[in-house]
Amino acid sequence: MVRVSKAKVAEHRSAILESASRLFRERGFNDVGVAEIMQASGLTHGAFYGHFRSKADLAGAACREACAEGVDNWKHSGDIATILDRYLSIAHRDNPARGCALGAFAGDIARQGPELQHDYAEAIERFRGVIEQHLTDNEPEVRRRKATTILATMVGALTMARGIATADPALSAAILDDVRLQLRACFGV
Amino acid sequence: MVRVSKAKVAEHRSAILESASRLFRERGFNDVGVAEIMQASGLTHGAFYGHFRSKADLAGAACREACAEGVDNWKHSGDIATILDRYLSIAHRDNPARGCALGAFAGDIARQGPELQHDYAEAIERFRGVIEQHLTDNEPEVRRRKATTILATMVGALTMARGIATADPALSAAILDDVRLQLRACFGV
DNA sequence: TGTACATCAGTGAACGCGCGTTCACTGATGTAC
DNA sequence: TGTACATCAGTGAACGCGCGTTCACTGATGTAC
Repeated sequence: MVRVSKAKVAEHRSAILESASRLFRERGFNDVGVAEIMQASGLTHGAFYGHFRSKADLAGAACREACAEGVDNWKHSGDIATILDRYLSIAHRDNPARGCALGAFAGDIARQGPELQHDYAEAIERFRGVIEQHLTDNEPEVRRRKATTILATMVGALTMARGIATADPALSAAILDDVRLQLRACFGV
Repeated sequence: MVRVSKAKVAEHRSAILESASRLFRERGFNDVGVAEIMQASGLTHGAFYGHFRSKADLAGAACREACAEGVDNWKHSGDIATILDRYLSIAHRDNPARGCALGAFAGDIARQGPELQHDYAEAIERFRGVIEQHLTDNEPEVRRRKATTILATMVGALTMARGIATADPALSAAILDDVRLQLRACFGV
């Protein structure tokens, strides 16, 4: 196959972004190669550099997309209790490819460039904003502090639960359960 | 140089383990090479396979050591307020090489083998036990639940703060501060 | 509208580099007598 | 205790593989007339 219509080019770019967003969340930036992403997108790896300048360039775009998509996703999730139940579920733990980018990239982001970190920081603030809207405290500072803590707790619990899911499934599930119950108790939801 | 006394051999092995423990915590398992670890230990990379069977073997040993050393470290840290202050400090954020292995490896551990995950799970339980000892609730289940949540929150906050330390130092510091204050408020310490 | 031609997205082979791993060699250590 | 020899930790070069990146080539797309 050779030259392709402009519509197809745009489709291909989207497909690459989506594959990358999934695979990067699932296995991290380091453990996924350009060839694998291109194969998952139905193309050969040579075509990659017609769409992105480098793998790092793609990582930035994929991270940005995953972060943006993620927050929209949780914004329409109902109240805090529902967010907690979904975020701290076995299903979310076992499906990082479709899950929250803040959780999926938490460990990787420190080793990436400033642009990626900046996108990640923006995603933190937006997700915190989503949580904050459900809090009823009068002081905005208190709402921010509580929302930050809820987010940090969810990310920490999800990351730890994922880390030991294979080796110690009982402890992994117990972490999700304990944290969900305790957050509800702490914040009255 | 060639053959070396048995005492020196043991010293070299310790040096490799310590370098690996530091470098892996600082930059993850993937981004640190055997050659760099050996150089940091004052040896050439060819000597590596006299001490460990493979890089994965070293990763296991280094992770185990870092986890064990870490928990001992926090055990003698005083009350929970002191643990929180130390764990959620700028100094700890900026020095992962000497910091908590649970935080440093949080993002990497899910992609490692079952043995590593098992060691990590044990470290979680031991660190949770340290926190639990400072809680005064009567019900053991409540103490466990609270301790798990405190640990997850510390790990999540530290991981996120590290992730954006370069790109958004203000938000990074605010996360540590907010979470420290909120945890104190929630658990009365 | 139809035709001729330039453009350029994708192909697949190849390049180059880094890194984990191996190996022939060296000569001090540790041992056997 | 002293001597001769086998062992073996470390050296540094080399291997092999994977992966990011490049490139000559192809032929359908899009354009100019």
